[in-house]
Amino acid sequence: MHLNPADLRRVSVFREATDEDLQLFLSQAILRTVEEGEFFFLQGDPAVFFYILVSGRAKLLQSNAAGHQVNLRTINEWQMFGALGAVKPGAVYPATAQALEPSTALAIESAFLHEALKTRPYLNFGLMQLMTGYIQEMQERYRELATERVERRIALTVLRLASQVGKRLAGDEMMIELPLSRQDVAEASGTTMFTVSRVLAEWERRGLVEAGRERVLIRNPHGLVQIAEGLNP
Amino acid sequence: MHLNPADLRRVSVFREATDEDLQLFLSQAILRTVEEGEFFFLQGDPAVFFYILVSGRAKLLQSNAAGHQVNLRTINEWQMFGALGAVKPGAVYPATAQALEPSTALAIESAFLHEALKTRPYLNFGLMQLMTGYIQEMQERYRELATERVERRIALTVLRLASQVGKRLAGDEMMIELPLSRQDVAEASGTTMFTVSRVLAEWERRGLVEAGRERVLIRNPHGLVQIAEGLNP
DNA sequence: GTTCCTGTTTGCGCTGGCGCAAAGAAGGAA
DNA sequence: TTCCTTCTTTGCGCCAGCGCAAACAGGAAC
Repeated sequence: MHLNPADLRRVSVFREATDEDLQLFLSQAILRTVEEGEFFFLQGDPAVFFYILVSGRAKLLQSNAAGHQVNLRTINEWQMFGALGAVKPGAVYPATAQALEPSTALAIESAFLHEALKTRPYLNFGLMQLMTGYIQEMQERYRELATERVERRIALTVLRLASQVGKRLAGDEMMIELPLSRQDVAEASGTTMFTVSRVLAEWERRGLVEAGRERVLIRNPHGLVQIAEGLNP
Repeated sequence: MHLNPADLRRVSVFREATDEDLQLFLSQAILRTVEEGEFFFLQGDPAVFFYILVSGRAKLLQSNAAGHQVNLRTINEWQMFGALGAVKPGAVYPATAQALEPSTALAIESAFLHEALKTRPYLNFGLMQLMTGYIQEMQERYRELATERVERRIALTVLRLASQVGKRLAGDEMMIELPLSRQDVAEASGTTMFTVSRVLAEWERRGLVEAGRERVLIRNPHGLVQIAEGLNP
């Protein structure tokens, strides 16, 4: 794989970086490729590296002692992940990063980023903006989980996932494709595979989505938004 | 109220600040006092100020369209809150801050912090450490809400609240007092007042806690930890 | 084509926890 | 002291959603 510094500018944190800085980070990077289902890192591992996804898709998940797991976030190309370790030296990853498809990522030592932060205000702001975004998303999702019913939560989740990892279908701009299994959606919305399956089946009957194997196709985003907003109970 | 710069050093973000910086921030601060139940700011307001609680207690909460609300975090003396707005100029508060008791806070313009961040790496690190802490706590709580049963969630919540706002009882170091109503605990653990009341009554029968009006006294923290860890089903 | 694997659907029964309503208790005010 | 407000408890009924089990189906490999 050929990477040039300008590619790095697609990473939100590096948007305002100088060419020299990009070159510097790239020179520190190792390319890691993992197969579908494999892990970039596990919850609890020392956070030695942070990553930038170059190709493929991955998810960040957390699991409890009983093995029950929840999806925290889906990672797309040119997104940074595992960067919390750069803030506190000696930290461990608070979540697991697993590839949803064969994926490649740049791995750079957290300590390197930590040093760089000391002299580059733009990096600080970029990273903080990322963090505030996560905080707000997690707060919202927490509230949804605590206060909304499943159907609405699933609608909110599918819409969120669509905006994060959805691909608009060539030919029809309104249709969005999601490469996610029922289980994935269940873990992202805090419910079970069975319930997701039933809800999607009902939506399919109403013509809102098309539900395939490890795939959800949104036919009518507006209808989903109505459910998400509780206008269509 | 008399405040001197050294007091500000009790704020985690200012731990490594110079005396001049503390003086500078203090000179920018306005003192705001609010009564119990009143608000420092509301969800959706422009985030013009960030706050440092000087005395009293407050909570950060979010509510949905139907008015159903969840507690995101409890704020203690010398904690900073409402600071997300300093990162993105023009942002709004993503949550509401409400006083649990008569409280006083320093209010400083977000824009001032924003400027200060550009030239003071220690502030950046401090703020980022705070943020990573929130992210991790929210991720944990989200997972708990998605995967754990109520009793366990309530135990985890009570323990978390104890570590954040609990007061050790003079005389018996093991006993911790929480000045929170059933409703508060319900909103912090994602359940209803009724369920919290029933669970606390059962714990009281077992001698784990003493439940009073707007008050929970933990008699046996270790027993609660067992429930929280699922060892005592 | 056939086989196998893995993900999905659906019927069914069950129960955890919600939420109303009404009574009870703890403070504060007067 | 009594009254009033606010918080808490508890009985009761109910149902959303869970979770098992078994059948079903899409896709890859051969």
